[in-house]
Amino acid sequence: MVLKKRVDYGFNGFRVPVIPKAPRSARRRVAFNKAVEDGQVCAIELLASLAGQLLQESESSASSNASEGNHQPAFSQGVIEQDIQDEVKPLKMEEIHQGNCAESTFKTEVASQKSSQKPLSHTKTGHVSVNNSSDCCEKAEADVKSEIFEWDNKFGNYSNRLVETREKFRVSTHGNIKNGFKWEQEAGSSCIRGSNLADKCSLEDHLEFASFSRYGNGIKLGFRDDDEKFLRCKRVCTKPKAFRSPRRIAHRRIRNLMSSKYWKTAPKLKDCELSDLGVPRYHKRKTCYGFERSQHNAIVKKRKFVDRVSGVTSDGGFSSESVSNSPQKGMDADKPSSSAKLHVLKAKDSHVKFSIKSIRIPELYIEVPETSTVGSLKRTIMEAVMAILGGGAHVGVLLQGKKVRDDNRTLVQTGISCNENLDTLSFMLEPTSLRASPTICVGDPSSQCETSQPTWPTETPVLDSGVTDTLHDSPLLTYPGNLIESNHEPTSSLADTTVNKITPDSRAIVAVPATTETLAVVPVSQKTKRSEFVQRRTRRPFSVTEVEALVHAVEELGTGRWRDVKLRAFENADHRTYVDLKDKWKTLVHTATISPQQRRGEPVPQELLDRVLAAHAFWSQHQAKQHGKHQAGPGTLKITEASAERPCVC
DNA sequence: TTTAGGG
DNA sequence: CCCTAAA
Repeated sequence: MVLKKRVDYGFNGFRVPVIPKAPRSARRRVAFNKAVEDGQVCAIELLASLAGQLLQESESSASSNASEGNHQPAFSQGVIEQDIQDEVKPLKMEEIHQGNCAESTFKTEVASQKSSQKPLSHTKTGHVSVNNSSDCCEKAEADVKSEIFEWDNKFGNYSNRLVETREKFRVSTHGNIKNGFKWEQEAGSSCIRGSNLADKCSLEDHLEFASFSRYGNGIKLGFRDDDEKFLRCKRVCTKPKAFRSPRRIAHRRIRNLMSSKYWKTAPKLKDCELSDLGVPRYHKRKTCYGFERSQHNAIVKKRKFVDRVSGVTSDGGFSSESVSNSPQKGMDADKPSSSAKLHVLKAKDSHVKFSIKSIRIPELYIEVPETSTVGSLKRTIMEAVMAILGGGAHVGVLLQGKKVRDDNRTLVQTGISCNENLDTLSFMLEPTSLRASPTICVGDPSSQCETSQPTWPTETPVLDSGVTDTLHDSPLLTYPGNLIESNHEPTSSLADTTVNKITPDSRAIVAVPATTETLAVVPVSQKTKRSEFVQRRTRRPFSVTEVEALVHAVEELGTGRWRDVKLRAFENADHRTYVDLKDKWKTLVHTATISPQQRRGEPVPQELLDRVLAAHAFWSQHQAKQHGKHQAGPGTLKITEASAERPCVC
């Protein structure tokens, strides 16, 4: 019996499931009403619910205001509309990317230099209202705060209940916000929305860009908080539980999809060998290959690096070019002063800074025996993660849903310095080998049980073909749409689910299920090429001391007993396997043979090299003799030879 | 699992 | 260091 569990390993913590599927308006109302009824209202929930209503009201009022030439409202309107648009997207994104193998959320912070004016935040907060209650835990507190401000200014007097909740929430989040994020205003920054807007933003804006996907434009994802926040938020949010099931369901679907065997898509794979993805073999070795303790540190560092790329703040890295090409062009043009400002900023510092809050590790597919301990499960997961971070993955960049493939283009050329593009920019981790190996692999439960090997579930080739591109994310269609707790039997097919939830412009997604089925998938034997994800062990040159020990051991034991040599001289050196020792001896012999000028690395004392040659000659001869005599036992031979001909100096 | 060798 | 055929 095997316990299988797919693990979404995100450094940012857990992924919070997503939401209801009812029409937006309906969702809003339901969430709101229910919340009130239950008396268990999450602040966000209230805000969210109310937001919908407010937005609707604002929409109509704003439009009338606009016609009247009311400036302030006009601006507001813009914001609102933006919010409304965004409102829907997160959902789509979640639908699509829940489970994406590579997804990151990053944030670009932009601050205005002017803080004296009306603190109208244009933080994109629309998705709050969409996500309803379910998403509150996922919601960035920073965002929440911004939102609160917005409500303060625009609708603060709308509801007592709201105010009440708001206050509560503020208390519970404010401190954290400061600690966890850059909240203070930063000088030298410009508003990302365009210069004229810059004049109006006061608070630092936390523009949250969620990554996005190749499927959508400017789609924003919910903020992925780290564990700590998740928990903290959880206290505020009273009902996080109910939202776990969708995820599970999705997982299950995925699993079903993948579990049949190892698959590969026939069309592209004829000449490719299957790689058993992400199955580090080293961990099977007694000597702990791959990530030995010492290496752990390095890996952990990587993790930290990935996990918290800090210091973000886009302080106006917009080139005039990007500005002129932007939708805000008109606005900018009308405001010479603003343009000048941008220009100055650019001249001063045309950097684009990113704050990558977290990069999610691609989904892992882990399988361990039911009897495994939690500890071993943890280790297994850790191994997998490390294997990925240790070199098995590279970072992909997506802009407006498209993969940016040309590594040589500049950010400006690519459009990454362009503010409006930033919200469609995302980073993702993907297996390095995919580029070379267009193989789709899916873990086979039966074949992996005994090894506890973590794998990347289904990876797809990064190809130009639309089909494969689509496929790339197919395993990630962990659409957690249904809130209904499912027992264990998925009621609908993945395809159905997908199709139902996908929006028209997400064509690629819709194709997924079909593609998956259409492609001639053929089971592939597990026994094939090793995964290219397996990290090569870090090089560890032998020290003179080690060489000494090795030479000494070989002098005594000979060149055919590497295991014994290992035991005798490197017992505690886990990172030195007998194969390593054998290899080292080989190179030592070679080194001793060549001229000193040709040698590289840390010089080995000539004395040692001499001994190497002597021992090598001796044991070679010994071997020959043994071979010649053929009948003499090794033990006997060894003793006699040792006393007489051994080159050992001691 | 080890050895022995090629890559 | 890796990969593997052989033992």
